[in-house]
Amino acid sequence: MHIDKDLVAASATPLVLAILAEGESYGYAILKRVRELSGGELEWTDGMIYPLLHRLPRLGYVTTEWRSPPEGRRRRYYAITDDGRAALAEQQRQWLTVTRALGDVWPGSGGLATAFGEA
Amino acid sequence: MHIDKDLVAASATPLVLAILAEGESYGYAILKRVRELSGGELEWTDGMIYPLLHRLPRLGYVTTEWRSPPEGRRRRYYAITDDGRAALAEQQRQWLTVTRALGDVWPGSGGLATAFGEA
DNA sequence: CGGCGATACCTTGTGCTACTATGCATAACT
DNA sequence: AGTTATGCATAGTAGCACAAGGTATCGCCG
Repeated sequence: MHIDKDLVAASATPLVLAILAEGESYGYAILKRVRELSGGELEWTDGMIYPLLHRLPRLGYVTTEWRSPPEGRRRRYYAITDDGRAALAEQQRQWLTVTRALGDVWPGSGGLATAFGEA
Repeated sequence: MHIDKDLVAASATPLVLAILAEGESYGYAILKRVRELSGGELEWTDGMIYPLLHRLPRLGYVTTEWRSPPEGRRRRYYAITDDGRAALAEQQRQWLTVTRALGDVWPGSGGLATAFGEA
């Protein structure tokens, strides 16, 4: 199965910000974390994630720097900022709003919105 | 406040299909129903909904016909098909998948996915 | 040492599509 | 008679996703 394009687009930024909120990370690792979180159903390619990662510093949501560890390849690490955390919280609220609206009309789902943040 | 473009795009089709699953309807009424459901936070314009409504019959998700009631303007009514209900169920599953992935990393949300369909 | 798969990052070109703006038309209210 | 609400539709552009291709290092296996 594969997830609808629009749904992938809508979840991309919040997912990455949420992963970075767990701790700083880098492109390749984020990619694998996303696969792991979705049980393999969200399959981004690296070509898809880098443009997103380049946008985040411009928006002020993350800081970034190269790291050259004693062993292994050099990596570009990203760390979330306060603005990034605020943006994450805002996106969280928007998802709640939309999810609540969907839950109200969804057939056979007794108000899924309760699960989001107000349980 | 206004909802992020990508999130609006991702929710548009499932929302309309869910509304039509409640009973047949037409463009203008669907527009108002969406505003009502979201408490005014999702503000589609009519220019945004009609291209979507035109796509649905092509996908086989709805049937459509003009109605000219004894009083009032003529309207184009849409009714969901079995294929449409199947598509709605599929989208529901995709939302659950993505919501579960988000819930797993979401800060301060103890697994929002439980709310969706598996409570 | 030779080769290959995994790790790691980046860019470009194009094809699709969403949204703004605009237009048309009728009904209802004042 | 004028204005607002109802109701449907499209065109043009501006923006973006995505596949494909490019660079480079590391570790393993024979």
